[in-house]
Amino acid sequence: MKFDYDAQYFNPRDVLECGQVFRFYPYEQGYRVFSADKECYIYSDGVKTVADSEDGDYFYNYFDLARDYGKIIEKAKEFGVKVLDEACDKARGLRLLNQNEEEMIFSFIISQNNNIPRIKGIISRICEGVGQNISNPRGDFYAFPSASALAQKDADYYKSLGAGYRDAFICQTARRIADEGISHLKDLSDCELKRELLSYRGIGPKVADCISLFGFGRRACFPVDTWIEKLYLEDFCGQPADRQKINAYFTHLFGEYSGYIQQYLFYAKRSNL
DNA sequence: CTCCAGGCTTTAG
DNA sequence: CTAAAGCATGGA
Repeated sequence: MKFDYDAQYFNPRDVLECGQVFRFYPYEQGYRVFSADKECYIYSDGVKTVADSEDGDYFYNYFDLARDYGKIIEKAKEFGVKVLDEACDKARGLRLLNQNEEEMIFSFIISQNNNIPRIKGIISRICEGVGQNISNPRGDFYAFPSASALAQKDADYYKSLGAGYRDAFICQTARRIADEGISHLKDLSDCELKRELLSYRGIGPKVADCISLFGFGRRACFPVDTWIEKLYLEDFCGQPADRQKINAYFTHLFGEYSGYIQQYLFYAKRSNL
């Protein structure tokens, strides 16, 4: 199945390179993107962005295409914050993805105190080593492994894939999710979800916010990492403060738009658009 | 060589 | 309670 969308609010580069997703690579005229056990090819001519996948419905939701990002940018600009205005203009084609919950949990456990290229490498090796091989006309690929598959390996295995000290976090969280599942998390309030996520090994406040935002669609979350901390100091005239307080400042300021705005700001700051 | 990356857990005060 | 040390790895 193939569908297209106004490229102004769906730019493959903005959507993929903004740091919310780790499984994609340049392919022909655009990118191949992977989520759970599914694959999609997206490319753009600057007017229309085309998505081609055997799981069209899944990726229609994945790319959040039912939502009007023109309106979101309009709302973002109503806050009258100059850096934000500029970020929205430069990253106009960005969209927040609706990603797989478990994949987000393990991906962002791996992301802590780490850089994006290395995160992508570790995740890629985990998929190759533990994930199921999926055949596809554009070329076979590996699915993101289930928690029970991840739980079969020990910490030394993940260290051998370059995960570093996060090896035990992956094992412990995999074992717990293999036992309990995660279906009980979906109905929790934002606050309850975060509290529950914090009880997993390797998940702290920032990682919990990323999982909530990208995996559970909780758009009122505002993850605070080193880049946002830098932004707070340099562009919001903030005084040095712990991340808890920076998070409170931004979520109170931006409310239900926090997640979108965080992503525009993060992307613009980090990639020097 | 040191510093940093989508920080968290553990320990010290 | 808050503050800081310790943690694996690879690139700048």
